[in-house]
Parts: sequence; structure tokens; C-alpha cells
Amino acid sequence: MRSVPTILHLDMDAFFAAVEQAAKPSLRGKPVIVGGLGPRGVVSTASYEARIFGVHSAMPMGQARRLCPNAAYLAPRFSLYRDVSEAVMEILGGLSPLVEPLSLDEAFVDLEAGDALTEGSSSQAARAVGERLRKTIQETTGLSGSVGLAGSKMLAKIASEEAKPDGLIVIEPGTERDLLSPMSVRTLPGVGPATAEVLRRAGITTVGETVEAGEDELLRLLGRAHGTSLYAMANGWDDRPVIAERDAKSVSVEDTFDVDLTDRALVQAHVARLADRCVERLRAAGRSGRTVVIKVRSYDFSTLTRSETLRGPTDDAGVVREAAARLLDTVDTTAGVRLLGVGVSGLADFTQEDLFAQAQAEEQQRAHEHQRADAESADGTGPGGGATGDGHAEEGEPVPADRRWIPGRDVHHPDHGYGWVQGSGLGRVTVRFETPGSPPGRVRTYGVDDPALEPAGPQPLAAMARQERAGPLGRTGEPSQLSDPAIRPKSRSDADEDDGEAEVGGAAGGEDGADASAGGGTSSP
DNA sequence: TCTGGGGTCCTAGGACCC
DNA sequence: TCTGGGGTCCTAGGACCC
Repeated sequence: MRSVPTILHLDMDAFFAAVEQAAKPSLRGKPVIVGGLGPRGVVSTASYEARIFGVHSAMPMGQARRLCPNAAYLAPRFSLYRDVSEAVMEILGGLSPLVEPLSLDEAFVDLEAGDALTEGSSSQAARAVGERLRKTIQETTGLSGSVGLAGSKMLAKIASEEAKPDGLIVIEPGTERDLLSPMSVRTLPGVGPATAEVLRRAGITTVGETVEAGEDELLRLLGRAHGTSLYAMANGWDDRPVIAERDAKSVSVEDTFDVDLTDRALVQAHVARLADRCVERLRAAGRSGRTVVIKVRSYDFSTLTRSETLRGPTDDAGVVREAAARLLDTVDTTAGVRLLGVGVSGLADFTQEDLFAQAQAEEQQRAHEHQRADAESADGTGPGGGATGDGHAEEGEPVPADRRWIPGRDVHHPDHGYGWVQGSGLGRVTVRFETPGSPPGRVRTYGVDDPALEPAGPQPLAAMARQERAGPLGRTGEPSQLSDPAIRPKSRSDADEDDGEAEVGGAAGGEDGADASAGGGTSSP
């Protein structure tokens, strides 16, 4: 615990949804829900307008649609979020060399390790840094983030949570115990539903009661590691350092299917493809791994894993594919498989004699990854798409026209310019023509195979485009990929291997017409 | 329309070794 | 051969986080 609140936690507000609202003028001020659009999708992020209806992260999409039928439902666009995230992380890097990203939208910063506290180390100075940071992020990205400042990571995070949305809270060292005492145990990191239930049965629901219970009691209830850390956290004792970067310890990919898989050959084919995708990611990261894991979730949601440790680390797709196939041989899948996954752990640094060849291979991998990222993340259903899926599909087989139009994706039309897919189905696709810097636009409808309409890459957010025009940002001066004219206009990537279930709720605006909510291949409201 | 996808850490039992 | 103890690795599962 520090005596000055010099640990900063930044949490971007409703990040994915906020990026979409920045990109799509007609959605500003309206409920927006980003997540898997398939029959088994869940909410990634709900805008604050949607949260009023009770929608929140991790909620099944079906439930969200019942609660908030008029929201815009969009598939996530991770490559765009990554670009915005990088801009934010770069700003944080200007405060201190010690930045610990927790996810795309969250990070700790150790202000003591940097020189941002020009006016000396005090609460006031820390608050000023936090306010200036929020302003810079707003100007650079057009988005709001909430900031917590405290003498420890735990309290900085609790502070930013309390500050949401669009706020800043400083927890003055010395006030922690009183502040924490009335809070729910669920506030403490590491206390989820299961732990909370164990504690509740012991009569413990608040942080104060956790302290009163005493360490011995917590150890008895929760075991060694968990009990010890919970007792410390409840007392506000936390001296975990901010750690700039850690190496990943595992890499994995998984797909949930729209319909349970029963055909053994399809299951086997899918595991092989997952193994390939997993190795692609492993190699892109320049790593190799020793333990291969498969994951099988059954029709009834029961989940099992099987693993095999090799004699040495590998980044060979054939080796991983074969290990995964052997593991699958030990699992009965006749009753139906809902999810399949393949992972590699026990990672080692990839050692390579030929560094040039390695660099080249990685470059290709990265380019490929970048192109595939959105297409893959769009579906969440996996390319298999269920028992009738394409386990037999050939590489390069054309994507059916009506599957190219994933709600939320950018498109281009020679007459009307850039817009985004609002919905598709029944042979039609509805597009709203607007861009981040334009006023709200109008909707038009096309046939799904209208040759004039083409998928496009994400358009740069207005604020970020302005920054670029004003000159290179930050110290590196590297132009963002978003504004690189060679990359910005339509890329085919979004259409390549999507599996988007076309469907969008009656998105913002009243003139959507029938198409906006027509489901493509799946049921529609 | 009931449950994503990518991770981390911990526990516990058995094998194996000294 | 009525019988220890500790360390490490592997496997499986589960809680938790964003």
C-alpha cells in the first residue's frame, strides 16, 4: 500500500459499443448491443442506453432481444477495437513506462515509475494526471474512459468501477478500510458466484464481515491460496506490482456450433481445423508449446478436457493435429457436441536458426491473422455451423452472397459511398449510408448479390482521423493502419470466410423497413 | 432462443524419483 | 517388506476475469 494514490486504473466505458457508436452516427444515444448474433450468442458489451433495459455482458442474446428489442445488434469488429485500443495504450505509455494492459479496454499504470507527476507526488497531482488523461483520450479517440487512482491495484480498479461512466475517483490512502467495509464481497477480485455462495452460507456478505470472520475461518472455507488472498484483499492489503508485460502461457481456439454436431467425421474434421488455427496463432506469436489440449462441450453443457504432453515443444500443425485427433479418440461424442476447442500450453520461445525466414513467416501470419480476425470473430458459431455445416467445404469455396453481410460491417457502394450493414435476410441486405464523420445517414436495400455493393474495411473514427491529419501522434509517429489509404478502402477480408448469421434488431431510426429485422436463415423477431 | 471466446490461477490425485 | 516423506511432473476439473 502506497501512501500516495499513484496507481492508476483506466477502464473505457462500454468500449465495443462506444466504438460502434463513434463509427455509426445514427446509433449515438441509442441502445447498441455488440456480441454473437447466432442462436447461441452472448452479449459482449451493451451501451449504457441498452443497460437501462437490463442488458449486460455475458447475457444470452435471446434474453437481450426480449429485454431490448429495438437495440441495434452488431457483430464485434476486433481489428477496429484493437486499433483504438492501441491508440489509448500509447497515451498511457506517455504517462509511465509501466503500463499493464488487462484487456483491450483496461490497463493499470504505475505513475511513480514515470515522470507525469510533475507537480510532485500528491493526491492532487495524481488527480490532475487522471483528469488530463481522460481529456486526451476523449480528444484522441472521441471516447470516454473512467479512471481510478489509489495506493494499490485492487483499490484503483474498485475506484474506476465506482467512477463509471465517464468519471474519476481518487481513494485517499488511509480511508480504504472504511470505504470497503460496507461493500459486497463480490466487489473483491477473485470473488465470483461460487465463492460468494460459500461465504453467504457462512453468514458473510460484506467486506467488513469478511475481515471479522478472520483468516483462519476463511482458510477453512476457501482453502489456502484463496483464503489467504481474500483476507488480505478484504483488509485493503495489496502490494501486487504493476507489471508491464507478461508472456502468454497458453493459446487456444474454440467454436460453438449453431446446432450440436453428431457426425463423428464432422467432429474429427473440425478438430483438425481448430488445431490448424491454433498453430497459426502460436506461430504468429513466435512461440511453440509442449502440451496439447482439446475441449469438448456436450449437448447438456457438460465440459471435459483431455491433454497430452509431448516430449518437446512444437509449432508444427501436423503434430498438433495428430495429438488432438488422438485425444479425441478417447471421447465419446455420439450424444451431440456443442463446442470443440484445441489449445496448446507449456509455451516456450520459438527458437529458430534462420531468423530471416522466421520474420518473414511471422509477417505473413500477421497479415493473414489480421484479415481473418473479424471474419472469425463475427460468427462465434464456428465455420461448421452445425450438423449441416461445411466440414466438407473446400478452402476457397465461394461464400454464399447472403452470408457476406454481417450486421455492423462496413460496405461501399459506387453511388452512395460508405455505409454499414444494418441487416440482411430473405435475399436482401439493408445498408445505412453514413461514416464516422458524417451526419446520420439514410437506409437503402439491395439484393444480397448486387454487384455494386462491396464489403469494406473499417473506417477510421472521426477523432482519430482528425488526429492523423493534424500530424503523427505520440513519439513513434507511426501512421495508423486505419488511415493508410492503401489499406482503408474495401478489403475482401470481411467477406472471406464469415459465417455471419444475418440478423439485426430494428436498429436505430424509424425507416428500417421490413428487411432490417429479417433473419437470414435463422428465426427473426 | 439458456448459456461466447480467450485467457489465468488453483487444487488434487497419481506416477515417479530420491 | 504393516508401510516415510518430500519434490516434481502430468492430468482433469473448476473458479474467475474481461
